[in-house]
Amino acid sequence: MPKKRALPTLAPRKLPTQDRARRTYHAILEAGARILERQGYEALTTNHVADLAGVGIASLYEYFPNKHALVAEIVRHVLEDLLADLARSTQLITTSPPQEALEAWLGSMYAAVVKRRAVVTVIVQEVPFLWDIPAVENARTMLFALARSTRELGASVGTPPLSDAMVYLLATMTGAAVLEAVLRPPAEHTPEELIETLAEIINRVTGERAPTRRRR
Amino acid sequence: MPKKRALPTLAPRKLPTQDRARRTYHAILEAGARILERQGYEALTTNHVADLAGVGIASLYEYFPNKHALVAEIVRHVLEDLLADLARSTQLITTSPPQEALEAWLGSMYAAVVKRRAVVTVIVQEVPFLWDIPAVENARTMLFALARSTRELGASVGTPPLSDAMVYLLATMTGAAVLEAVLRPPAEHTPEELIETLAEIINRVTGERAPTRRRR
DNA sequence: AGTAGAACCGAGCTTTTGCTCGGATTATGG
DNA sequence: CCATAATCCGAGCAAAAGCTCGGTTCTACT
Repeated sequence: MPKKRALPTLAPRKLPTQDRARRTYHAILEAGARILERQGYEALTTNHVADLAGVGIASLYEYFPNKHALVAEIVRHVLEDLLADLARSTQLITTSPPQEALEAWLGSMYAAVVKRRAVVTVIVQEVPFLWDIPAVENARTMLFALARSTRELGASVGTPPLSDAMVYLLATMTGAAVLEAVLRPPAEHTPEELIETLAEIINRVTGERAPTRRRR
Repeated sequence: MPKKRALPTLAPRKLPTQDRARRTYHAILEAGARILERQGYEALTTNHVADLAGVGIASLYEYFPNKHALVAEIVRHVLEDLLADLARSTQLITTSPPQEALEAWLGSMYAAVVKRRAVVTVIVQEVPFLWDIPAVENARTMLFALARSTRELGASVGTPPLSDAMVYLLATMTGAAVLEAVLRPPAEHTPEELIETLAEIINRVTGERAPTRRRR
């Protein structure tokens, strides 16, 4: 009888309260992230992390009950960083024509991911329990909410409303496209070209259009 | 000095020539696939695979020089199966209106992936060296070629031609959407609804449209 | 029937892994 | 300044990993 797939606790055992401890804690996460991006998930052993962080292995287990919890926390931090970047540059976008605003936003999303290319690559492609990390689920929900909110924004501009399914698909597809463009950049297209084209695609889907042949 | 990320050989050591050997070979691959889909990549140990296949561990190493090669071969087979399915159902699609043909094609792509949902999930999300497997690169290229070929087909129908970047993006986005819909099906939408909407999206991008406000 | 080579095998080696133990060291606050 | 709690530590254990060794068994072919 093969044992089922069960996950250990993903939450940290405790958070550091003293200053020295906070530095240790961060050193561990930092070291972990570095190993992830430089050598991949398989090379991320707890001993290795502790070594690189310059702390004893037991100190690592002071804070993290197991390896999975450590990884989950690293992922959470990277994601937090990423979203913060995104939120920051979103605020800066003030150009009025929606077409240009969209392109600018896509550009900053692209930039945000590029900045962490190495870690993101490993996280997305190698962490086995990625989608069991609460922070990931949360980010997903947030992004969908954002997408849905832009729908009403579009409606106020006068473009026809989009079905919920369409918003869902558009959001996932856009996310996937940006990720793909960063992780496996096609040799024959520059990032700028891709961003611009992506904006054009979204525009064609959401914008006003000629009456199509009635379907069905 | 941390050792760099280097991959061992991914090709099988040798192929079976006798009948008995062919059965062994297949039993190994079969067992590997089952473990993958039922317990995930981390549970796929060479000993475990040999056990489940009912062969000695040394027999496994007769054919595969190392664990990675075994995994690569499993992936190759799954992919082959999938593409075969897809090609088969592609041929069957004969309905003339491009809109319905598109929807039918997306449907069969969806079905093909669903049929192997469990393995595909693990392969896509957990195999660390997935994109170093030649067969994967090949499949990618093939699909892009297919997408590019439909462009000319579209042109013959009279719709405006698509830029190369647009075809690339459309292809990746479509693939990602289908994969996403299968791996993490949203509770609020049925597969049929998603397929239909996806077809509609592609249609809006590729179809004829009203003159938009000039960009830039 | 006999032999060469293909196929099979499992005990067990080497290495590495995640993690604990028992205790030393450092900070806090009364 | 002292006691209590927080923090740090590394040797090393138990388990499991990938893979080899030396050999037996089976198949094909003359």
